[in-house]
Amino acid sequence: MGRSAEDRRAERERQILEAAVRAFSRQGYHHCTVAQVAREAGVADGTIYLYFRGKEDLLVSAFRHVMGGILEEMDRELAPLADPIHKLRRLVEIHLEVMERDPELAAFLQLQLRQPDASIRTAITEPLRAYARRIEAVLDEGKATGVIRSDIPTRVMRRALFGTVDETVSSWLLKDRPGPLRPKAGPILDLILNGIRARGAPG
Amino acid sequence: MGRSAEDRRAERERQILEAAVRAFSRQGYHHCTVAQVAREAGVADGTIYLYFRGKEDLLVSAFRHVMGGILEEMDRELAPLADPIHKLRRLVEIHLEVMERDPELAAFLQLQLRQPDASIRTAITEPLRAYARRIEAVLDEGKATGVIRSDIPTRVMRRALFGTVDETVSSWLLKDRPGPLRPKAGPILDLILNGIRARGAPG
Amino acid sequence: MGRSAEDRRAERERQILEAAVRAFSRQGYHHCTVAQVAREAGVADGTIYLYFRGKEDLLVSAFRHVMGGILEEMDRELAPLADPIHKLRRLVEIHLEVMERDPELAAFLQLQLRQPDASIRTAITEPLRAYARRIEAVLDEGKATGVIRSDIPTRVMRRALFGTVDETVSSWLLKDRPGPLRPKAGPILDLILNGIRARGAPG
Amino acid sequence: MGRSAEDRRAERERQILEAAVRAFSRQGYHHCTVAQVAREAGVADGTIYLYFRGKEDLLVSAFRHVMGGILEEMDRELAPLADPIHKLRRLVEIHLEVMERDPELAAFLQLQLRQPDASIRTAITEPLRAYARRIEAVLDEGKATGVIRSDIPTRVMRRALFGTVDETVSSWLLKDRPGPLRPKAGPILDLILNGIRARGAPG
DNA sequence: TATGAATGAGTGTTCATTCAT
DNA sequence: AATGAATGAACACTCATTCAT
Repeated sequence: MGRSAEDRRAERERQILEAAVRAFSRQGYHHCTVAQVAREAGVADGTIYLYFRGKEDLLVSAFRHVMGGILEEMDRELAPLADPIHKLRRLVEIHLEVMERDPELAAFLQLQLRQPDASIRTAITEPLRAYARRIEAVLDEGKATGVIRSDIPTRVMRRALFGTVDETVSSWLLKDRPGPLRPKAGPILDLILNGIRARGAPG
Repeated sequence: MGRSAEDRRAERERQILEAAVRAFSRQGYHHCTVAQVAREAGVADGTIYLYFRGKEDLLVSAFRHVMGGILEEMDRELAPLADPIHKLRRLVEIHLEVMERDPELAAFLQLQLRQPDASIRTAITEPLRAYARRIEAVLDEGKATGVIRSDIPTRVMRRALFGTVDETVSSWLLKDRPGPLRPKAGPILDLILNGIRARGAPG
Repeated sequence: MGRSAEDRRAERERQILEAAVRAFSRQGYHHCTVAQVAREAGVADGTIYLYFRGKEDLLVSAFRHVMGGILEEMDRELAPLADPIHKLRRLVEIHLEVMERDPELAAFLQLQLRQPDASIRTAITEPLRAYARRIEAVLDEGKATGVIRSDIPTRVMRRALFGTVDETVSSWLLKDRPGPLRPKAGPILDLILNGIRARGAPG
Repeated sequence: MGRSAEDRRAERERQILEAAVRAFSRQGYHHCTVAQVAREAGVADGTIYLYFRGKEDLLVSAFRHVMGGILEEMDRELAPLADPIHKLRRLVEIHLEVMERDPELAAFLQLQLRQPDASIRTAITEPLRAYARRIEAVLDEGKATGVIRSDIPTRVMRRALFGTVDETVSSWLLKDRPGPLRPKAGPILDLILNGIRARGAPG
């Protein structure tokens, strides 16, 4: 069974990555030692280095691992939906659900990952772009269908949508998760779709 | 001349804080040593500790200093405006202008300040709240005047506005400041005010 | 076939030892990992420990292996010679030839082996003594024959001869092997035999 | 007193260098930790790095420091001597005296310094060259005066002289310093000057 | 006030060695 | 016999902070 060795390796890798997410979100990336991640994963310090190049690679890999899961879930959930507006709504809901479901993952994505180190930001860019592309695809679909305005660049819309959701999650986290997060999807969508201007008010 | 001594102290403090903003934004908070801030400020390492409790206090104080200036500018600029919509527009414009005007300050506020350390986040909360209050005050004014919808909580609107602007600045910074930033105020306002839904499309 | 197993073991051992000489001379003993020796030998890391007690034993065994070969060659070459002076000359020539012939072996013997660790020096002593005895035997033979002075202790002579050759090889190696080494045997012998004092000069 | 600060720095540097010589010669360079050098010097670990770039720089600097002292002593002692042969004798005597006088320094120079690391060897080259130049100057003087043979290259002579003395000291050290070292100067000089060939023996 | 030399706790990473398979 | 994944002790170096001057 040649597969067995590969499987064991992948399993071990996952085990370490998930320990890293937990440890980083609890201690904070910079204040978390590699030894703490190892302990959390139940392996020796040196073992980490058999799977990852170093602490930074651990952070970046953990991000990719987590984002991979989220994007997969999104693709699976959005595929059956026809209406771009529905897709948009579901996308926001999933984003909020994921964060609400796993607070440590939320803290990891929302706080620990915002490292100003250039190399980290660079490494993180790609999976973030993948998420951005998902959002923009839905928006473009909406433009094509005629349900979304065509006179605002898609990128601007995407930034507004993502920025709004992101800020919402941040606030929720910093207030120590007061109540459920998912219900906020409704108002957010309403706002993004219809704007904040009162109907009948002047331009 | 009791004032003179106080003035000298305040002056020294400002000198160090502004050196800190430059040094932190260049090197990154965690990779920047206190010695580097001292050198940038033209003082000895030990002198820093006559004005600040430590490195973290330096970061937090620098933020307060910078935010103080920005809020002051906003208050001064918004005061003469009557229309809440105009105020909103000017607020976004000032936010973008400040970032565009001083790239080091932008990097500081946008990247270096996003430290996941709990104590830092806590210390930073207050000035951020002050900014949030400014935004919400304008929104509430608009609700009162009838130009802003009343059926969406003000906090939700504030998060959308701030999140959108914040995400816009982040993207701009990470793309190494491609072109001017201020013109993005128009589309952002349009979007936030009117939403992305095509007119005449179903709810 | 009991021999076959023993032979295979000896063969494996030799294979590892020669890989060790190459790896150590290239990377330097301290900077060379056991894993690198294993890779060079084409065996797994753990296999090394089936043949040697550890890294240090590997170094010492490699030295013994190499010195064994050299001493064997010397014995074979010197045996047929009658004149002690001729033997001395051949001995120096062989020393220089061996170094010239195999640069990796030279680097190993001349540089990597000079480890200051007490245990290594102790372990290395014995084969070095064997070499010293070869030299002293020839010198004593010369004294007996009357071609070598008897008023200088043999040990002193041996140290002068070995020290001179050793220093010559060291210089040559550190200058990255500029030209052939063997021709230096002539002047060395001349000097050791006749001294540097000008003939007819006062004592 | 502006000198005072510089003096204190030089003093501190010397204090650390001499601690390094002691610690390295006792533990062996690779088995000696920077912390041990610091303790030996009576300073904190970090202090070492205010004076030296790192452990390797410490080794190299210690060598330069020690060699500087020895060369100074040699120059002072050889200057008044007129006869090149006397100079040669004195040179060998000083070499042996220095080693005998300070066994830790001897172990340092003779064992610890023979590190195969390329960067160390390179850094050590220069002071060694200075010593070589001293020896060759005396030999050339002897050639000019006519007391030293002219038909053997000076470099060959220098290598023989240095190699012989070096090997003598090494043997003495490895035998744990059996008796005085300086008396060995006589036989060594005799051998180098007059050779080992019995008078009247055929070429 | 200001200095900057000195401190020493803290940590990412390596690698010789072991042992279950 | 052979493997190579796992171990964990060991260590050079950094840097926030202090304090004698």
